[in-house]
Amino acid sequence: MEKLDKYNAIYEMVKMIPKGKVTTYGALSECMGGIINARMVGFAMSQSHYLDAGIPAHRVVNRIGELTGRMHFSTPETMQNLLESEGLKIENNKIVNFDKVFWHPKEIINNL
DNA sequence: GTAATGACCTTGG
DNA sequence: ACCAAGGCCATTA
Repeated sequence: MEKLDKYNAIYEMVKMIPKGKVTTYGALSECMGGIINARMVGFAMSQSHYLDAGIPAHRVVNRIGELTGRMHFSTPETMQNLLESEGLKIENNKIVNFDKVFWHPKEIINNL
């Protein structure tokens, strides 16, 4: 499907996220050049686990660094557990030092 | 084809 | 800082 091509771009981008770093839906959306909006990024993530493409969706959070999509994982603890496993700190379902662990996908495009 | 929903973001009060 | 409303595009019923 051609439409999945956009999702594929998102998945590739998420896979490029370095370990211990996180990004936001809006950053990905903006990085796509507006071909897709942040809402669809989250939708794509929900389909990501269904596709089982090895996509670290736990590294994608909303603009405030809150784990909004943890309920979509196998268990609500999965997302936080994975993030903590990568050295990140979670508190009140939000990423601590979010501005420090924030990674902008544009770096990959600039490094292409 | 229309209406409703969604792992969101921005703006205004 | 928090709450409410509008906008964005795609998927689903």
